[in-house]
Formats: sequence, structure tokens, C-alpha cells
Amino acid sequence: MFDFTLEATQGAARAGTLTLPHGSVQTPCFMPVGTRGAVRGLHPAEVERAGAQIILGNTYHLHLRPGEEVVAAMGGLHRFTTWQKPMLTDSGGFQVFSLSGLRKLDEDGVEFTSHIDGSLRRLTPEKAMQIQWDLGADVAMAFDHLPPGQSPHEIARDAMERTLRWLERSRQHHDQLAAGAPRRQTLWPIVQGGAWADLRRDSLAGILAAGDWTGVAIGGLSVGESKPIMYGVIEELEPALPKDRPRYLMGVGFPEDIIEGIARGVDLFDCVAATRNGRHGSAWTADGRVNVRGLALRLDEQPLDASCDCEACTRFSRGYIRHLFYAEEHLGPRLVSIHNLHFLIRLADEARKQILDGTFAAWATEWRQRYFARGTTP
RNA sequence: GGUGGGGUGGCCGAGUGGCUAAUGGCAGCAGACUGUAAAUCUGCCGGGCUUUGCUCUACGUAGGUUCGAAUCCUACCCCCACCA
Repeated sequence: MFDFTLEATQGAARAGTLTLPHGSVQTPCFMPVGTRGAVRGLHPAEVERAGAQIILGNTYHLHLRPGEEVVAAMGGLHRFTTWQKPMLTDSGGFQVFSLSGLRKLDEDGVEFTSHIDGSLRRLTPEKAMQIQWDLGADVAMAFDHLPPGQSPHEIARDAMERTLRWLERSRQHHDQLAAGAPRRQTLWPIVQGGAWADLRRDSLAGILAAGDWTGVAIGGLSVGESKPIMYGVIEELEPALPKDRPRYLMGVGFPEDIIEGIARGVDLFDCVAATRNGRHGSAWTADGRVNVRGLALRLDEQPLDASCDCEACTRFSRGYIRHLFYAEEHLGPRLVSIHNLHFLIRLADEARKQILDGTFAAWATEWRQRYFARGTTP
């Protein structure tokens, strides 16, 4: 039910198949983010046509609205949203970071001042497990403490050790919830430790000592640290990660990060940038980023990316999409979201094919050259 | 024809003697965004230049008062309202 089969490797890069209750996921894979039970702005059919095999939901947001009890009463997140493929829910750990101005943290958990109505909401490892169990995604994430990317050793160590203690509580509570129930949800731990190699090693060692997990996530990256540090952390970790388990790099990334992550042995990615940047008018193409609102596109009859077969590129011109943005037609942001999603999904999928063919390294080199040729900021 | 109100940067619209190249907003241009408090935020936005500054041209037009005018005076042009 929670199987992972490794099909091929090339260097650290891997191609595999992850089997989950709602279906299988071929890796490497990019997972669109649907924080509040919807990939922002898109119809599930569009997300599916963009190639998504699995999407995310968020514990914190769905707890605030509509409430996990509502989702459970409506038959769970899959039935509620009509998304019948695999799903993964984040634990609310990211909100410890992103809502740092609205929360108080102690050993027991985190108290948030709801950004919706100001009410106090307490999230603990146990509560995060209960919410995720009620939501019913295939994969639940452990409740973690994510410190800012440039945290000093002492802070990163404190957060990493707390994350390990919280992992034990998460695991115990999740086991309790799952006891006697059919195996419909698995729990994944999250490696923390900031930019510090020793902390990252300790974090992973602690995780692996704590149990036999069906997958392992690397968290706390792309939160303010530099790219060399982010890539370096993955390189440090890779040899110690279980070969026969999927590795999930949380919250990453941009196209170049997907390539670099795959090259360093990552199997799963998720990132809001595809939809957020898409909404904001930034499109990824094989030749780098394109500012959709740019004056240069006013009379451009080309698609966003000539090599793309998404619903936006096979039908609409840059000039028209630019017009939609200026006219504030929702179709504009939606089309670029669809394109960016498809771009990342196809990127991971193409990497998979190259790994299976044993040509990944050469392909990646060419890809980087072309993507950065025009001077896109790395 | 008379009376009253008004003409400000691409547009709308503040400003009634110096701190005004001129508040705001819109439009426009550029940038940011990585497990979504984001259909958001930031910067630029009269011209030129050696651009944390200098300079030229500007508040209907033409004169005038003043050390100094978008702001006061005169004439003219145009717009709006009401009255004939």
C-alpha cells in the first residue's frame, strides 16, 4: 500500500514508482500545491491535464476553514475536492515559519493567532496528526519546527531537536489513530537542521533510529539561505538517505532547483511558485523566465514556450495572455498557472525518462545551458 | 448677450505667494515571489545629463505685480451651469 520501487539510477539521480492508496506516482515528480483544498485558481481537471499525479493540502488552512470535521463529514479531502489521485497534507510546520509574527512556540506546540479571524489556534504534534487523519490524505507530514534559513547553529539545533521530539509524538499519535483502521495514510518525518551539516546528519540519524518510514522529507530549505547551501545540504544528506524510500524536498522549487534536486537524489518536490508566479505574470520556459506583462510581448504571436504542449501554449499567444493580464481577466493568471505547473511536471517527467535511458547527466547539462543562456538569474 | 463656476503633468484630481517638478488615484514601465496571511508587494513614472545630484521646460494664452507666482491683477481664448 505504501511501496516504493526504484527502477533506475544514474549517479545520485533516481527513477521510481511510489504506490499509495489512491494510486501510484512515478518519480521524480513535482506535486502542485492546493493549500485550501484547491490548486489556486484551477479546476481539478486542469490540474490533471497539466499532468499532476499527486497534490498537496494544508493542515493549518483546512483546520481554520472549513475545519477538518467538515471535511471528514463530507467524506474526506478526496471526496470533498473530487481529487481522486494521491494527496499529501503538510502539517502546519511551514506556518510556524511563515506566520512567525502571529504565533508563540513552546515545547508542547505552537499557538497561532488565526490570520482569518484572530482567534487562538493551538497546533501540537498530536493535533496536527488528528487533523491530517480526519482530512485523510495518503501521506501525512510530521509536525516540525522550521526556523529561518539563516538561523545560527544554536537556533537551528534547538529547532531540529524539537522536531525530533515532536516526531516521536507525531508517530505515536498517528499509530494510535491508525490502529485497527485499514492502512489508508502513512506518516513521513522531516529532516531539519538549517544550513548546518552536522545538524542535518544528526536529524536524519535521529529520524532513522526512530522508525521505519515509508518516505523521508527534507524540510527547512529555500527559506532564505543561498542556493549553494541548499544544494549542499541535499548532497550531505543523500548518502545517508534510505535508497529504497522516496525522498521529498519540501517547498522546492524553481525549475533549476528541480533539476539540481533530481541530480542530487530527490524524488518528490512541491512548490507554490508555479501558481503564485503564474498568477503574478511570470512564466517559465525552456529559455528562462518570461515576464508576461512585458511590453515586448504586446504583439508577440508565439506561445509562452514554443516547446510546450500545455493548454495555454497549444492555443494562446503571448500577446493575448499579456492582454488578459492587463484587462484583469482571470483567464490570464489561470493560463500561466497551468503553464508553469505543466512546465515543472513535464520537467520532472522528462528527467525521469532521461534517468531510465541513462542520459540524465548530459541532458541536464544541456538544459541548464539553454535555461540560463539568456541570462535568467540563477 | 448677462451672471456664476472652472481650465493643473497620458487621464482623473489636490494645491490659493516661497518648504512645488507640483499630494492622491488611475493608466504605464520594471522588479520580487520556493512545504501560499500573496489575483500580492516594491521601485520608477515631464525632458536631458556625469542621475543620493545638476539642469531645462512646465499648472489655458499673453502681459503685469512681487526678491519670489500654479497660487495675486489685467486682457483674451475655451468649457460648464443658470438666466435672457
